[in-house]
Amino acid sequence: MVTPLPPGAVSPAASADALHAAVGEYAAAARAVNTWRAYRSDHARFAAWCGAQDPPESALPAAPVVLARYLVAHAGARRPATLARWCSSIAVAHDLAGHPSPTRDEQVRTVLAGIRRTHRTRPARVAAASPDDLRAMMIPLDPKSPRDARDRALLLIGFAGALRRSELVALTLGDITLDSDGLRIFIASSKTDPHALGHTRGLSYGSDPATCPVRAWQAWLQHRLHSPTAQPATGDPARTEPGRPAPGRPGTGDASRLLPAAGAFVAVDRWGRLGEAALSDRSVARIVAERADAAGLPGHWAGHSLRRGFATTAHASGASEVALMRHGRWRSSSSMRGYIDEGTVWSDNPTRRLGL
DNA sequence: AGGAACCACCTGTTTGCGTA
DNA sequence: TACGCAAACAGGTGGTTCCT
Repeated sequence: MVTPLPPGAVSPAASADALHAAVGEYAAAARAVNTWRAYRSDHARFAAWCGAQDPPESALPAAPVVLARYLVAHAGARRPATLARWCSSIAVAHDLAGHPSPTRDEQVRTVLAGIRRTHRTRPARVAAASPDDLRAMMIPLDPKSPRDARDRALLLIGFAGALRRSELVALTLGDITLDSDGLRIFIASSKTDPHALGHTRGLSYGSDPATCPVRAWQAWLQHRLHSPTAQPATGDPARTEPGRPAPGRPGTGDASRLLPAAGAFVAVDRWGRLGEAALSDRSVARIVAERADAAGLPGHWAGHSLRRGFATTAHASGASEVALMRHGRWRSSSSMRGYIDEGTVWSDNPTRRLGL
């Protein structure tokens, strides 16, 4: 009897080549794709700068004085947070190559601290969505349009769940369940939960049907069940005849269309046909920005506006910081306070009690 | 400090429509 | 028939911000 291996595991009896490949795959899996991409691009930039010096300098290993000059050359033009990220990338490159990192040199640290103090910046903030904003965004939406129904559910669930756009698109149909109090949302993994322990959060019914996330989800679910699906984009031998609309597969109410692993929010083309794959996180950002623009809302709207709006609104309405942090899955209060500070300029203002 | 996500801009893909 | 255009989305890349 052979013990079955977990998915992705390599047999102890695998060849040296297979093990070598697996080592590389696991090492790559240690960090997110986005992180590796940033490291690659940062180090390439540094290497190019080193190569352009006269005489050319070594980028790996790099001398602390060279790195200090590199940072000074970009001070002011780049935000201090960006320079710090560049340093992180350079440190990782040195660590992986077995070299001591110049970023830990005292001179480099001092120079970076000086740049931070000289070029202080405040982070750019996106607009925070309020319930009134959401109501304005809902007005033009047509309940009969699958696309509008999807966007309605996406915006309201994103807001009520304080979800990041990456969390929103990672939701599957099985992650969202209905009970007597509202929707239960299972967030399988996220930025602040890298080991994927998962969290369940409850979204209660809204008092206003127009902005109720539960009703919005149910309406979108009906479209998921009954709207036609688009033909697969590639590898389809029965190509559509030119000049005629692609028929799509009719919505039959077949329960297999609603497999628990299917993405909760999928693409909808302009004929209302549903795609198979989940939306990309960038599409969420685009949807938020476009719907806010269509509603004529001022300010800079982005995917994060939903999460930020949740924090501001919930705090202003009297929710405790503990409840806020639990629901929004913040692990440090300082991050969350950054969102709510501007919203509380007048609501909890001690100058009103100064007797002036 | 380090890791992960977000954002903007650009390009590419697929499918159908309108027009010369 | 050819071509440009539009809609809806994904992918690439450089840069910035968030969170622990």
